[in-house]
Amino acid sequence: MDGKEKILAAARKVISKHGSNRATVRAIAEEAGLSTGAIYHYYKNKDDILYDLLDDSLSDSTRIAKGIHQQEGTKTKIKLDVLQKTEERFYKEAENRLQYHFAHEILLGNKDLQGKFQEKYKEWNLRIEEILVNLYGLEDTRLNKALTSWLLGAVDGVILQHLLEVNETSVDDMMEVFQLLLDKGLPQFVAVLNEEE
Amino acid sequence: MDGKEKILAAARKVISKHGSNRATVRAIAEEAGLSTGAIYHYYKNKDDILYDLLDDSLSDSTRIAKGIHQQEGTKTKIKLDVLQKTEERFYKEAENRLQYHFAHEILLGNKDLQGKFQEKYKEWNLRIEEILVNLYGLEDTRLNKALTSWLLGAVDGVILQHLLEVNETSVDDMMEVFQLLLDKGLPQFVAVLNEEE
Amino acid sequence: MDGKEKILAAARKVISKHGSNRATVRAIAEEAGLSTGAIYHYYKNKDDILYDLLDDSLSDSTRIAKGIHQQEGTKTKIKLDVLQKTEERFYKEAENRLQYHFAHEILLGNKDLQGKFQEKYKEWNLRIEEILVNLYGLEDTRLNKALTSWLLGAVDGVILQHLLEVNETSVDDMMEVFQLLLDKGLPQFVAVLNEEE
Amino acid sequence: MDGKEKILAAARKVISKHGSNRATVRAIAEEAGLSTGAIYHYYKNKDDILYDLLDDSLSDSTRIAKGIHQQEGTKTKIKLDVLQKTEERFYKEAENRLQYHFAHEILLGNKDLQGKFQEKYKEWNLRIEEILVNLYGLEDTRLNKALTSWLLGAVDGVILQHLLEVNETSVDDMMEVFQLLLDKGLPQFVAVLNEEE
DNA sequence: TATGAATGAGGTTTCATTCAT
DNA sequence: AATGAATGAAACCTCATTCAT
Repeated sequence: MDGKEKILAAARKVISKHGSNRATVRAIAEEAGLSTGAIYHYYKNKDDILYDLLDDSLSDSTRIAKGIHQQEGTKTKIKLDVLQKTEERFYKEAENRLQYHFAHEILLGNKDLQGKFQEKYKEWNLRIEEILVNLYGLEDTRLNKALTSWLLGAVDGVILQHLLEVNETSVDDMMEVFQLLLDKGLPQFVAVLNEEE
Repeated sequence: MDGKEKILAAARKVISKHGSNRATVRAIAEEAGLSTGAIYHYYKNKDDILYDLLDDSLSDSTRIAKGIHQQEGTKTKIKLDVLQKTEERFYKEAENRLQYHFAHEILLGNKDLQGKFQEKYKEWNLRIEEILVNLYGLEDTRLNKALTSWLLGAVDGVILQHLLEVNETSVDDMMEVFQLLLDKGLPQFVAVLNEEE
Repeated sequence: MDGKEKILAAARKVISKHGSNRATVRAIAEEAGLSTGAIYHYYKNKDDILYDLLDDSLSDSTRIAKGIHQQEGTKTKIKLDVLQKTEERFYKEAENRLQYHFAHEILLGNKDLQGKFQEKYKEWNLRIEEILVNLYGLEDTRLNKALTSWLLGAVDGVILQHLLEVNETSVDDMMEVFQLLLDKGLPQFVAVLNEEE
Repeated sequence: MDGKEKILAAARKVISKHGSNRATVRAIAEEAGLSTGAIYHYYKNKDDILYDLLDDSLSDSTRIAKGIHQQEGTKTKIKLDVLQKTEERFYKEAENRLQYHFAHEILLGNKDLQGKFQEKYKEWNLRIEEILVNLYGLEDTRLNKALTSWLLGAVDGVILQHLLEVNETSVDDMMEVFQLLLDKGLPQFVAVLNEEE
């Protein structure tokens, strides 16, 4: 593991352990077994570390999204895959924390990050749309993007509830409703949308 | 406008303009036309200002939630009300930013705040459940709380997308899908849930 | 009780309760049931309050010292009186704290206070000398002032030990040794001093 | 001289020049030729600097106390040693100021410091007792600790008088009386105590 | 007399970043 | 490559004092 990787791993660990506010350069350096000065041999500044971290995290998500699509299976298999990947997200605390750390950064005015997020959201929406087309025959309606945004938002919102520990419902119950949505809710709702046009 | 109100207004303004990290005591004081010392005449410390802000914001939300329920109208009227309140949330930037600021604080380990959020989420879930019962005849199923959590999460997640400016879909389109959900999606999905038991 | 008295009483209470560091003008004002502004009608500044307080405290001590001397009694009676007044000092926590508060102020460079303390120490040394003359026939030796300073210092030092709670010995034991000093130690030691000349 | 030592030396200097209240981090940093931030490279916070200073000062005192005892000399030599160390204490202004600074801190409620002082006082009392046993044949009486506390208190009290500059008597005169006490006062007074039992 | 809002200097602390070694 | 001492700006907070009312 070379310098940059070591630093990224350390940053990930520090953020998921102590939150992004405690992710000082010094803390990252210590976790990486380096001096603070050494950090600056690999990265121009702290933000660059976080950018790299985000890139990793985002390309991870994209890989998953792509993974779902590339599965050439029956509809049942795809649905199972979606279910599984979604459930896994509940348990990826480090990644989730990281994601919300970056969201926070954007809220503070970081335009670079915002650009990256915009791209990624566009891509995720696209993936979800493809899945909806494959699974439920969603047509090319005016409201496609709104639907995928709601679905994406729902997962994000619910993940946040779990991170914050403000949702008393078990992950199992949450997933059961999600499965019902995939099995019985969405087929009908996609039909509604298709008719609208 | 007395001291505390002036400070709260200034804090709200600073947060919605520059984000919560730039909401320093100095910045708030300047915005309020006060010296930093004067702030401490009214508030013991910075956190107390933000807590007050949160309380305002949360009790606002609760007031809205209660407002919807207490409307003794036809189902159509209740639905209209829900739609309107939801749409309004998209435009309350200061409040929304504040909410995510506090979410961030909780992720950093603030247990007090977590307690407040837990309470509020419980209450909101209850309100949503009541509405679902009234509008769609939702019965007392095992998965009620999971459903309301998903709905609450969806709105939160979508609001975050708009704050982050990562959602290219217009608020109008988002609301149109939401209306379809209320009109045609939820009636059917609630029926699915009722049958499950 | 007029303004100044009320303020002095409040200051005394605050200092003995929370120590001199917490004796802020605001705290004193609150304890006195006044606003901070009102304090400045009675006193030019905070130091003046403390000066007055010191004057009170010092004249108290002096009154005691004088009281001992003015007692026209047998030597036994005077000794009993000295013993009693000394023992009482152990229990006057507020006054003792106050005294050490002012000592601290002097160490910080307050020259006015120093002048007052110098005067008082001179006076106390004089009183002690008178008592030694009366009780033990101390003559006018070159070392009289050194002896009285040691005696005065011993009491001050031991009082401080008790304030700090670093002296495990009971007040009773301390007083028993003090009594032995008065009864058997000093008569002989004064004789030693008288012979030295 | 490394960082910590430089800082401790600076702190000692600032305290003896301007008193403990003016011993701000800024002042210490300036005296040490450092920026304020640099201080925190070596010490977690200001208190830790002062604790280190106290430890130094206390272990110094203890070393002296032990030094006296370990001298295997004639009684005359031990007495000379005690006299010399005591006289030296009069001139260690920085250490003395420091001691009273910490006493003040204890009066403000610092329990940690109190614990350290309690330990040290216990130890010093023990040393003094040993010396009294060696020099004057003090037996194991009930009042031993009271006697040592008085002696310790006397020195502390007299040192304070000199710090406060309220004692007009010269150090020479004070020491002369102290010598008489060691030579003629204590032998007789210890005999009194031994008989008491 | 009395209030209490307001000031402003100065306190401790944090931390990204630089730089001599 | 690497160290870690050092910087300096900026954060929160305290408090004696002033002043319009």
